[in-house]
Amino acid sequence: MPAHSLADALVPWYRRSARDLPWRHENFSAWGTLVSEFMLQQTPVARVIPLLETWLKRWPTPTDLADAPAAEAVTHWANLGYPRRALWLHRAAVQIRDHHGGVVPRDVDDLLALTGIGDYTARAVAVFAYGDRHPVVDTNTRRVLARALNGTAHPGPAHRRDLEQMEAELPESAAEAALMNAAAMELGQVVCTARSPRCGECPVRDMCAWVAAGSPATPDTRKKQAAYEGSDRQARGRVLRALRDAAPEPVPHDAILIDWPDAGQRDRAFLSLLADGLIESDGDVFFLPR
DNA sequence: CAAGCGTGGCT
DNA sequence: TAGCCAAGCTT
Repeated sequence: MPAHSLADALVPWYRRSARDLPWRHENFSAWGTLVSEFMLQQTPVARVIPLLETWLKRWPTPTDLADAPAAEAVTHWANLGYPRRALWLHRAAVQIRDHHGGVVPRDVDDLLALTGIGDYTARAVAVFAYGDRHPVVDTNTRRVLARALNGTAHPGPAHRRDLEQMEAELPESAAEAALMNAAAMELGQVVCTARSPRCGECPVRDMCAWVAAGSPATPDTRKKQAAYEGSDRQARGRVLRALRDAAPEPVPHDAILIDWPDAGQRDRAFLSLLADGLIESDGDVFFLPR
């Protein structure tokens, strides 16, 4: 019998072929889910897995992390990238300790109120950790919906409309809906990829609007990333790495970014990191936030 | 709403 | 090789 909905095709495919990932294990905690979702924001799965293990061993509960200095969170974020996430995760842990009795909230609005949590992460926690029924929409899901339902090669800019479109595809039961959410993300990551989709392996191919239209090249509205070499981001990364490597010892201003060619950019790096709260200073030395 | 924010693997 | 890209969020 042919599948009549996206879920009819995707959920069985997911049950059959989902990868074995730590956060999909039966007894994975809500805190573990929250930490993994922070780490997975713009960082590939393969780089997250080893560090996630380190973090959860060190800080098994939100209160464990909240009780530690923010500097330790930033230090142990290591080279995951976007270190503001480490700071935000620490702040979220403090909020959970102080306002939620040390228990990761289940309510989407409560989750949205935590630092560093937006539409995606809030619903991911509510759905994957607590089994509630909400649409979970990440960049993979947006691409799957764009192709399978809208017939375009790329999704448009992220929009609240995406949540409503995914909501309409969810099965009635919360458990099946959770599988559907995970399945759409999984398909986008391993089959319906951005550059070279493997349509020959796709469980949704026979109902895909984009394939039916002849897989046309449609406009890609995503903004291109600025070059990293010589960028402000690279300068910030160098500063933070120097402080991580020395932590908890402070580092003199003159010992950081010594050979950086652009003095103005060097100043900008320190100032923006201070503004972000990722570094602090005392006289002419810098250190990670206490 | 567009811009800014890290890092490393893959093509 | 050099660019492209990755489970987003905040301002």
